Amino acid sequence: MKFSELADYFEKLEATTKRNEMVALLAELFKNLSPEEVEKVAYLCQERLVPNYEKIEFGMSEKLVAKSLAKALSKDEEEVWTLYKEIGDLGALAQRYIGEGKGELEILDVYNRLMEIATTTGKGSIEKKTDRLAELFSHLSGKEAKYISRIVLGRLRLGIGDPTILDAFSYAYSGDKSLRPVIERAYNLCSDLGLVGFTLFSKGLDALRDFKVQVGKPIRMALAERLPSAEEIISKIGRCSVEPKFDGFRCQIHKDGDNIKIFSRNLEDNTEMFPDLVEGARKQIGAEKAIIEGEALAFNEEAQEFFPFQVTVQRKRKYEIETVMADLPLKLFAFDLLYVDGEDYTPKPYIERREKLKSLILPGDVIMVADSIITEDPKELNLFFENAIGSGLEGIVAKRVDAPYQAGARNFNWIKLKRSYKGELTDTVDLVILGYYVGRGARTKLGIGSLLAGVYDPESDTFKTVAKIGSGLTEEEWIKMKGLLDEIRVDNKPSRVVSILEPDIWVEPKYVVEVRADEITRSPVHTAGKDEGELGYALRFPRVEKFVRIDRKPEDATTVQEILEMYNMQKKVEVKE
DNA sequence: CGTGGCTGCCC
DNA sequence: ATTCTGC
DNA sequence: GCAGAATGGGCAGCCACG
Repeated sequence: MKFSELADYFEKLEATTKRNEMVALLAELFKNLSPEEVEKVAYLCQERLVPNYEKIEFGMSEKLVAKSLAKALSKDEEEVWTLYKEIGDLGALAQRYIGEGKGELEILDVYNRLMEIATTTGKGSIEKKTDRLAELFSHLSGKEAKYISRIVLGRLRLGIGDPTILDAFSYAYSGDKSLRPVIERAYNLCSDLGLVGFTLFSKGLDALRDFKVQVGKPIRMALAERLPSAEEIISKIGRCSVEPKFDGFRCQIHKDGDNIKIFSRNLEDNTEMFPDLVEGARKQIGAEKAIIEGEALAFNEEAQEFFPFQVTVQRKRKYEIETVMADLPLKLFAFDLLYVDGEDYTPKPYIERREKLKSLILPGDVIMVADSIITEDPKELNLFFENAIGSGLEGIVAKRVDAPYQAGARNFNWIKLKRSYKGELTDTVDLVILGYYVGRGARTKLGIGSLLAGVYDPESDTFKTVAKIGSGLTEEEWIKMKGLLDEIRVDNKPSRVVSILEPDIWVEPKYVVEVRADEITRSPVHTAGKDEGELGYALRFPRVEKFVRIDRKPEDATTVQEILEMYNMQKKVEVKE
């Protein structure tokens, strides 16, 4: 199939918000493709060229796609950037300025060219990549260029994600969605949407039924939903297992004899980064073959406590692994078992997986299984939660005792309850709006995408940045907000504002919003509490809680001093036996 | 060889 | 990560 | 309730450039 025809399908998909229509359109598309084309189109729909767990990335985002468009259109980069800020979508920009074009390239030709761009590395590669993308644009119509731009940017914005494509595979194969469970299961086990599509349309449904858990191949991870209280958790799922939630990174560990692999939440192969976990898995997983999941955190031997996420995350690296490992050894809190010695454990009830996991993990100092309780009493759950946050943990995860491991799903089989969800327990802060950024995509029509906000520093009578905030307001509120801010818009940074970041629009410090956050972190970019050459402070996961506090003047906002106090109040994680 | 811009991936 | 929105 | 698309802080890696 020609890429132009695919672009026509994309255009139709973009025009509807109805899921059923999308599924029907996609199914029609898949029926018109060869199995190989289905495979490639599946990846393109994921804004990729290979499955998630393969390390081939475009390595180009808005700056470089803008640069390519500048080359293709013989315009200045600044001009393209200015247009982008107005339009909010480089794809739409491409479509507007690139002409009709012949539309003669095959999907597979385009795919191959994208692959060439993605695999260009080394000295001079930025120039080469942008040249090659510009060259590709020269063979495309505006419409095709729109979708190519968006694929490279990772913002296809068609309203189709993996689940929609899985439905569409079913619909194309059988005329309804009845095969989704079989197809989805195959996807969950192999994590390769292209392979699933290729297999279905070349070998048939039975070939997908034959897919099995393979040690060494990542399984799509189950995720947790959220609820704000113990009571709601119990009334939702009743009797449940409750365990602490640690603030590290998710690891899926595959053991096949001495061969260990470690996958991240997004199924990246991170094995090389964690020699200590690999060693721990060899020693402490008491089975020849097994797949376990857990949360890895760096441990402070000296203080006998866990490091905060900001420190733990430094272990995610390619170089100087041994050096950093010496200071930041990892511990793994194992919490689930997916496979052991020939048996797929994912369909088994949680309670059974956990019991087996406990017996599987041998004593040692790297891998452990955290204490958990089973309860149907909200008070007891709450006590466990209070205890957890008292020890400086993020919160708890409650799990349905009888639920299977639902790979790839985010549902109420697992429910997280975090410190920050409980209004009374975490402080919110009152921040002064200092400016705003124009949005991208769906936010463009609102004319505003996020806020730059700060705290007050009475010592110098200045406002210092502490967060950008892009969630918490409804579309209606965003529009209202923009209206308010445009009235106090100024051309340059007000003299009382201290900021490294440059919003698209500066405003007079006037409006105060109530902002919730999970934590305060040290920040290289925010100026609150920042001394010369030192780090400032910032909010982790900031979101607007209350639209505008008309009762507050900017000088009544939270102060730098208060932020510092809140930072110092944050408890360190104590060691647990 | 150091720095800064940009990107991808953790949360 | 959190949050909002259309179905 | 699901699925998707907006948005956040901040780390390391890669590349360009002085």
